[in-house]
Order: sequence, then structure tokens, then C-alpha cells
Amino acid sequence: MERTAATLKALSDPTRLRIVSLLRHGAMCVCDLVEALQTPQSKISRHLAFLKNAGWVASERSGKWTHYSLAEEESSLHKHMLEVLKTELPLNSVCADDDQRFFLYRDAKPSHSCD
Amino acid sequence: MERTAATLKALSDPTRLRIVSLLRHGAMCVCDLVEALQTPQSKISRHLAFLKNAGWVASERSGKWTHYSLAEEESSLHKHMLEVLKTELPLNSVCADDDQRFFLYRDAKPSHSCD
DNA sequence: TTGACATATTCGTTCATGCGGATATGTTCA
DNA sequence: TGAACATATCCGCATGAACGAATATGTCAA
Repeated sequence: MERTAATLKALSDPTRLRIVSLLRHGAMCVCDLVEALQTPQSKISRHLAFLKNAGWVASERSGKWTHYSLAEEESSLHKHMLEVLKTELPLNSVCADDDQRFFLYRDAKPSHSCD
Repeated sequence: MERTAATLKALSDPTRLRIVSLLRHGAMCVCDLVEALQTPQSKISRHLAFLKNAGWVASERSGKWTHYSLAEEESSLHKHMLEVLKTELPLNSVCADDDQRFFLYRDAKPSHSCD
């Protein structure tokens, strides 16, 4: 029960919800998130650590960059929650705006600039 | 987004998850919850207030007693989350034990003793 | 090896939350 | 009215989270 509560606690912050929503587009590095969310790097990094610790995201280092992605679902609750989040979060205007900025930014930057 | 985070924050505590799980059996008064969860009354009452404030439960006064029940879903996210919780929480052994105690207690007490 | 860059962590502060125990509020019934 | 009961709220305390700003760590490239 403690573990379940901790899993859900990770979803109790607006910045973390925005990150989860954005990551449904696939893996991305911290600088992508900083751009899309227009939020200081240290804040993003801290929330990513929180999400990772709770099992929501996974990270993989690639040279200078660390790519974050949604983690494999470790439990049935995790899996079903993630389905709901993927469906519901994008409907929120804040997340929709993040998506917009993310696509603009991604299309503008040279491909493979973060590998 | 703030509201969504607040809704989910209400699910970030073990006692509150146990309450939500138990309430799937229908409306009950605070004393039922105190019995089933074997938890001090002030603690139950505080968490009920938190859940009510977040929109997860509704209360109705009936004489001396206040009956709590799961609230009408106010949003799509709320609705889908509740479906997941109703399915997943009872699988947890802590909630299963609560259920057990609840049924024993309810069957033992005179009917209509809390109306 | 030095400098530039991406990311993580620390520091100090502020605010929220959780708790048990005590008490307040509100209701019923004698 | 006053006692008994159900529930809500307050107190004092301890812990945890969030934040911006600064700094540390790790990697690359010249």
C-alpha cells in the first residue's frame, strides 16, 4: 500500500504530469523538456529524478545527453494508470501547449543533435 | 493542471487509498471506517476531509452520523481513475484485510444502527 | 588539458502534510 | 437541561517537498 501511494504521489505535481504527458511522444533528453515546458533545468531534473524513483520513467545515457522515456509498466495499476494518463492529460490545455512547443522546437533543431 | 495534480495528490496516501477502496462497497459512516481500518477517528476524519475537498467522496448527514460515499465523477479523468482504483486496490492485501474486517463488523452490528 | 556543454545535486528557505491527543461542535434521547 | 455519542477541528510537533540559485559531475572536442 505504501508503494502504491508512493507511485501515485509522483503524479501529484503539475510539472511531473506535464513531463509524463510529453514523454508519450517517445524518449527525449532533458533539454527538450526544458524547452517544451519553459521551465528551469534544475526543476526539470529534480522532477525527473522523482518520477524515475517512483518507476514512471527510465533514463539512458548517451554521450553528453540523458534520454528519458516512459518506463515499462511494473504493475497492473501502473499500466492502467498510464493508459488513463495518456488519454486524459493531452486534453488539458497546458499539456497541449507543451506539445505544440515541443513539435516546433523539434522540427527546428538539426536532426541527431542530441545523440 | 493544478486541479488535476490536486485530484491525484489526494490518492498519494495509504490511508486515503484504503478509504477509497472500502467505499466501493457503498456509503458508510465514519465509525465503520474506524472499525475496518483500525485507525484513530481523528485520522480517518482528517483524511475524509481531504478526499472530500479533492472531490473523491461526498458526505451526507443523517442524524448523529455522517455517511460518506464515492462522489459522482466530475471529470473524465476522475471517472477513469476511479475505475482503475476499484479494480486494482482490492487486490492489495491491506485492502483485502480491511474488506474482511468491514464485512465481519457490518454483519455483527444490528441493522440500521447507523441511520 | 582546458573549455564548453548537458545534467545532477546541494543549499537554505518556505510551505504543506501527517500524526496523536485533546477538545469543540452538533445531535439524540432521557 | 444534561449526558452520551458521532464527528470535526485544533495544537504542537516532526517530516517531507518544492523552489531558485549556485555549484558539482561527467562528457566531448579542440
